[in-house]
Amino acid sequence: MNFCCLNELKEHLIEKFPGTQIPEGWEITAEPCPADMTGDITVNCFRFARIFRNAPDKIAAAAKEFLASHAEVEQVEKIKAFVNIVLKPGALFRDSLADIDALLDAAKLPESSQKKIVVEYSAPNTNKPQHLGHVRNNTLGMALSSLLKRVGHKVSPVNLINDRGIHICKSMLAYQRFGNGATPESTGIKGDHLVGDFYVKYNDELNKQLAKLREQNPELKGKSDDDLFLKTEIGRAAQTMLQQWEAGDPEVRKLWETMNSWVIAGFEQTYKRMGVEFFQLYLESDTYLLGKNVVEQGLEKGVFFKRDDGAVMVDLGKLGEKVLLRSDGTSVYITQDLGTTLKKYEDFKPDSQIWVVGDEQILHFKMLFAILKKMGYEWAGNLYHLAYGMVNLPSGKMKSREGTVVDADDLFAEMVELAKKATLERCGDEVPEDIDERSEIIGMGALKFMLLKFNPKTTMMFDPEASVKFEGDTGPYVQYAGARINSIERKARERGIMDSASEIDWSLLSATEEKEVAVRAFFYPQALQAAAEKLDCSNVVSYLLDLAKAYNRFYRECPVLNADNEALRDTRLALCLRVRDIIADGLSALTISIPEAM
RNA sequence: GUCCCGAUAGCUCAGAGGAUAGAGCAUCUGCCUUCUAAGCAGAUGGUCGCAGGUUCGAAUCCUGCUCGGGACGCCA
Repeated sequence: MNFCCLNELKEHLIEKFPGTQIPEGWEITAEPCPADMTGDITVNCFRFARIFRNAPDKIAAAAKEFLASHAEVEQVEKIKAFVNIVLKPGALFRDSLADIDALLDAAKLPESSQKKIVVEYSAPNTNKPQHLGHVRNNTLGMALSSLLKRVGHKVSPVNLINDRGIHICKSMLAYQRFGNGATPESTGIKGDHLVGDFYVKYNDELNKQLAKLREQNPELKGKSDDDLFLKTEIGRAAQTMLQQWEAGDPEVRKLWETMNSWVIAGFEQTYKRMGVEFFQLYLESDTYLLGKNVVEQGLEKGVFFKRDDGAVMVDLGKLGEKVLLRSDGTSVYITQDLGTTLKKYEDFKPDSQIWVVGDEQILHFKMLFAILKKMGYEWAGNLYHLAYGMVNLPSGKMKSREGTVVDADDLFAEMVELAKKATLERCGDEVPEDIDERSEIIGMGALKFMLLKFNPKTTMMFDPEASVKFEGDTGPYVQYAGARINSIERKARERGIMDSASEIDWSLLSATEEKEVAVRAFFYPQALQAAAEKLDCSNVVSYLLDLAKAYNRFYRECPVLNADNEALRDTRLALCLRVRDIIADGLSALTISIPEAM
């Protein structure tokens, strides 16, 4: 999609400057004209110097000359190599949002660029409930999956549940000792929280034993908790339980299954509230041995080597050496990921795989990809680690052990409660029937929008007091613009003017506020595609804020239902509905919805 | 020690080599008898960490330095 006059300008410049070499599919692209300049759009000719093999200034002069006499251009101005164009409203609206279906459709990539993509995210441990860090992961993962799908990719979101290991044994052991047969049903506690409580109890007991150990053995004072873990009774007990688990001890397995089922049932509620859905779940207890075959293959091919002590290693050059199998033959974290990556490849035959995992694991993924490349998998060049930054609190880092984590379920409840309070304040005595549904959409929307506003790789600060606001650059701000349009639409229906809306004449919309909305709308497909290309939803967030801002200015200055005449009214109404469609589409790409009313 | 990431307004953050560096919050000033004030308009606020370099043009690219965070395990 492009402005007709720019397509014609391209042809003109090609003729004017012999020797021009236009790359396949190249177009003259517009930028929004800065607010303090006269113009709707800007053409930046600095960028075209190479293509037209001429000085930017000369190209801009030629462009200005051509556009000045163009029937669809009202005014054109050249400053340095910038050409600022005021379009006639009819042309501006025709080339932007008049055909809303075409505009929304333009966000889809051509079929040749559509890929099959597996997105792995969330990957929780089953020993404790999810916290704000997981919420950021889940939000990024689901929004990325949704966005990639929106631009035309075939996306399979998957989750790898980390359901085995020493951490789950810790919860199990504490449950055996202190549980007294408690269940989520008997206590009324959500399963993941119940198990998490025992994880905390385990660590309390461990800390007691560590303190006692240090007290009794002053020479151990300088040793870390990890060093002393197996010197404590409860540390050894957890270790033993892990060995029993690996050996398939029936009693341990039974407890493990029971407690995992509680946690997973709890996670399902958390996911449901966020709107998280996976195409497939992988359990690490199923996949943790998969990597061993890969290691054998690598050894046969001579890509890996066996060290004297029996450990299998790989030499990754600049990245260093990495152990793939311990000297006792057991697998390590990266072995499991090698196996799972191949399994995902077999299951989906994707063009590309993406992992949404925190940035402390950057090296791990560099190594994983390097190993797969070294093994000769051609698709290994299309693996991406979307490394996102940690979430910090004003008080510093979140630490499970220090109890400073922000619990996911509590956070949701708090956001929704505040949204409800804000809604009730505004609606006075007439409490809407759908108050709970509305609060849910607004509260969860605010939370997701806030998390997506940051560039994923930013280490972000979550200030509960500031983040919980619904004013300014927030999800509710964008939702509000949509809700206002919903309200106008309802009133238009009541007054029976929806059906008479045949009088659309875009040339009537010459106010700056009206044209500004059209200019923003024009850039919607580009915003989505750029975000998808960069795997960065914050692009979409910025775009939507910008569009909503332009709409709110329009709303203030240009009466719709009370416009001076019917043709103007109907055209403005059409403008509103199209903006609402874009906002709804964009928010939905971020997995956020708009309430009917706010 | 080596490697990676960051440093932009009082605070939180945007800024695909391009115009006089932006937004929100906070502070201050206006605007609800007109379609929703979760809104709009305005004011205040900047040596873009420091020093060089490349370029017609650098917050953006390169080099060095300072400060902050992370990684460097036969943990996950």
